Amino acid sequence: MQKYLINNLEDYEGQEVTLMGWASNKRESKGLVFVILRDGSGWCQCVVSLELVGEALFEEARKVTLESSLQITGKVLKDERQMGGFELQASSIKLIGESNDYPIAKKEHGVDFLMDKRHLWLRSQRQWAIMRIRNKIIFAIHEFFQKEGFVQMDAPLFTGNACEGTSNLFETDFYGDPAYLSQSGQLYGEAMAFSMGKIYTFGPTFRAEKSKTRRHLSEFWMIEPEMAFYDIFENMDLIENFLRSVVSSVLAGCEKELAIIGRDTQILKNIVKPFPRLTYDEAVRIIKGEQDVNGKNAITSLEDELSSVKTRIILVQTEITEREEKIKTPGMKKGEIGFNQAQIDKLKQELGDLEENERNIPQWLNSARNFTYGNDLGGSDETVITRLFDVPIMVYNWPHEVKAFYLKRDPDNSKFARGVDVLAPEGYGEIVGGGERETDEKLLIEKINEHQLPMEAFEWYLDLRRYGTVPHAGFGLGLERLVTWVCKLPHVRESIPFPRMYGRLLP
RNA sequence: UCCUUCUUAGCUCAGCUGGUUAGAGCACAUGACUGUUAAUCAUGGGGUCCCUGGUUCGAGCCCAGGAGAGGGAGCCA
Repeated sequence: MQKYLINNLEDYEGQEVTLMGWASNKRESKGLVFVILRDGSGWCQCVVSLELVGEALFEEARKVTLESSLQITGKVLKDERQMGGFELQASSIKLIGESNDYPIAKKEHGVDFLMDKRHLWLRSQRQWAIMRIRNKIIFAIHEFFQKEGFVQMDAPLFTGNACEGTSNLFETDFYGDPAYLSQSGQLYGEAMAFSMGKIYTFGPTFRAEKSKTRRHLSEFWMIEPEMAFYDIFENMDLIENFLRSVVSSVLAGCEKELAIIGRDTQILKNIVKPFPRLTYDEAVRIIKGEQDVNGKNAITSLEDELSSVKTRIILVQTEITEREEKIKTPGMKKGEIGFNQAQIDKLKQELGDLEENERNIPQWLNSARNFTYGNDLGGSDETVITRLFDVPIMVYNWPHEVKAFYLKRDPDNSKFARGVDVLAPEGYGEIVGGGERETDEKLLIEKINEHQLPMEAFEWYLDLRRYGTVPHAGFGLGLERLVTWVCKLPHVRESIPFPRMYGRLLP
């Protein structure tokens, strides 16, 4: 049997085709049933007319419920009003699988409920679009590295040693010995780069951070390229080309998906502009408001934001009260009441978010004003600084104390390590962390002791310095954080099919 | 681990200073309507007000403890 897909209906205009999928919506009036069929490739309205199909099939169509699966045969007609530009005039309809009381209604839901129904939520249009963009990003990542001559080589997921400290690790039992789920393939990447020259790993990573924020997952996918004979500056060039290439692929190949989620693509298009490179010292001055960027000051723009949030809160509250009064007026049509109630729901949602901001911004302001030189940037500091830019920025040369033991000490100033973080614009913050690796065995041993890591677990790693060490560098990209920024999602949990996070193991 | 907001019908939410039998919209069921776009209209069924204890003549509302969720800090991709 020939398989037809909704996304290429245009090839069959005027012809009879059979579509198979699920009913994502149904409306009926006398003699007509409208079924919105989705088949994974797209959405298409199918019109079942009593006149054309007869009594029996029409009854079948009337029995269609949300998300029941169907096979519909009919003629493809052009119809400008429809989403894909086409609709199907049904000649026959067959129910494949019933669906009773589908829990996800045609209206807004809360997060907790949707997360509990994640297996069904994935069917909705917005989630469909996000997952398609995720897929495109993954494909573009492979495409970029393969074209650049990298070889994909994966690191193990069971590890005996912690690469960046022992906390935040998931412990498991490995034939009676404790083993940890990998939180980075970094060290193995270095070994593989010394075999292959340029490699990248692509796999899951596990971090037992008890974080409940919009940017944390316990299980996420990381891409970690590692290159022999690269210094930090060549590394930054690569990161920039890489992100530019991936985002450009999404812009070129996911126009429809970006439109569905309502992503304003202007900022994504800025990806062609050079990424500003700031040293840690510059970044700190900007965060503390001592240095302006593009005519904007971190502190004052945050203060402005706070006052506009406060103004908006008052406006929203007034509108809610007005609409609530309006609903109470007697004789109002049911439809108008419904409309107003929907508006009130939306406004309340916005009010909740605004109040959240009203609570958080003063804390962020406080932490920016009192930032202590020498500390790592916190989540709020990243937000504060990235709001001033419309392209990703790179912050490099960090105080060596706050960075991982394997980062190379800056030869020009031993206070600094040659690490680099890439922060996504629009307040998204860190999406990439990387740097040039330490090649000096003595300095590494010093650092391992300083961090109180078990030396014997790193003997193999030190071998890489003993047998033909070379300058090398690499970075790690959090796939979900990139997806979240590209789609401008409010939370990482929508960027992965089944998120695993603190307090969430099902479904 | 800490700070903060929240938990009322299947879902999203009202519920005034503590006062009769807890409400609306959506969803669902039945009916009306020949082009609907979250269709509309009419009718109907649907409740352990998160749990435990307390105050009170009386608790969805007040108090204490607990559970769960959202957001944030720390940590991080």
